[in-house]
Amino acid sequence: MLTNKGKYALKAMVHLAGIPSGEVAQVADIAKANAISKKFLDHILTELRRAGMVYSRRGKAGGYGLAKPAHAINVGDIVRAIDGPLAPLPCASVTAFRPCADCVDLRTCAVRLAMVAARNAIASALDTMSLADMRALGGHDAGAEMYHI
Amino acid sequence: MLTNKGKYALKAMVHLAGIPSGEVAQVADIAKANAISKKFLDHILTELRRAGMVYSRRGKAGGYGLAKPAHAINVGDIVRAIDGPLAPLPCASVTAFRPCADCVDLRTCAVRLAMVAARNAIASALDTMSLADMRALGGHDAGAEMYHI
DNA sequence: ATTATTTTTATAATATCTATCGAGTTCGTC
DNA sequence: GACGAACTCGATAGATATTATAAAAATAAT
Repeated sequence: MLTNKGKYALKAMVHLAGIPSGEVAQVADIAKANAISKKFLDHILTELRRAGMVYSRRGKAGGYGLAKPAHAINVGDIVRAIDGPLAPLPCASVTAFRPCADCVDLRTCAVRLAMVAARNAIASALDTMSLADMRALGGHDAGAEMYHI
Repeated sequence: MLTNKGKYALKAMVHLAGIPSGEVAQVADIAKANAISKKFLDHILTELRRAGMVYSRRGKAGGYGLAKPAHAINVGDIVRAIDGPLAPLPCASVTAFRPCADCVDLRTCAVRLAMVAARNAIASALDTMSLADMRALGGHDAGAEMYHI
């Protein structure tokens, strides 16, 4: 289950994908446009910056912008940065594997193998979707995305 | 993310799938075999019974058994019974849809549409997997499952 | 240089959920 | 009726999520 934090992070990233490259958007504007508590969004954007997904400019005309082009950022990594691994169980994670204390044999644990299947399904959905793809789902036509072959 | 409760429920169901049809297993035995707190498992099995996934017998030779054959129970429904909908967001759920308070337009919300894609990926993995399938993943060969065509 | 604006950082309060435990009750079998 | 097991209800500590408060640092405009 995605937390509100993760949901807000995705909404903020979609918002940032909608502004011209090189410019920045201010937290207050992003918060108002998406009905998010500004203070909470402060926290979230700080984490996204530490994860290298956005950059910030301080001062009067400051704000946040995408660290990379929207088509070079994939949705799975945004979720991982804020809400942790995609896998339903740590023992089924590829990027953050951790065995269960109550597991006798990793290789024969039926529950784990089922969750590995679930993790692979989620990852194949979210790791093949770029931020630009996600934004396009909503029907927003950015100029850049029109040139896909 | 699956909770421990959900994980234990799956383990208990796999355990019950391993006993002969018509017989029952006692909570204490299931708990010991899977390193689960008995009291916690009491609670979980009560919920599984209320969801119609297992039946119980009281008294001296009491215990729990599967309410239906293992191949007629699918993993997705077990998870739903204990941990709620599979979708990462309520607004992306098919079985328990609920709109977000902060959503302006459901049809154009990019985050929601991305999560619908994720939900469909999870559902297609877990709703096509039966309890018997999951148990077979662990390498347990039950007689009944050998007759699949 | 000063000021206003904005990010940044740290702290903390609140609420909610998770996991577990305890004690007593009900039911079915011997 | 006595026993053993499931059943119910309540309580609680711990973790997580969410929001709020306040001070500090950096930058652009004046």
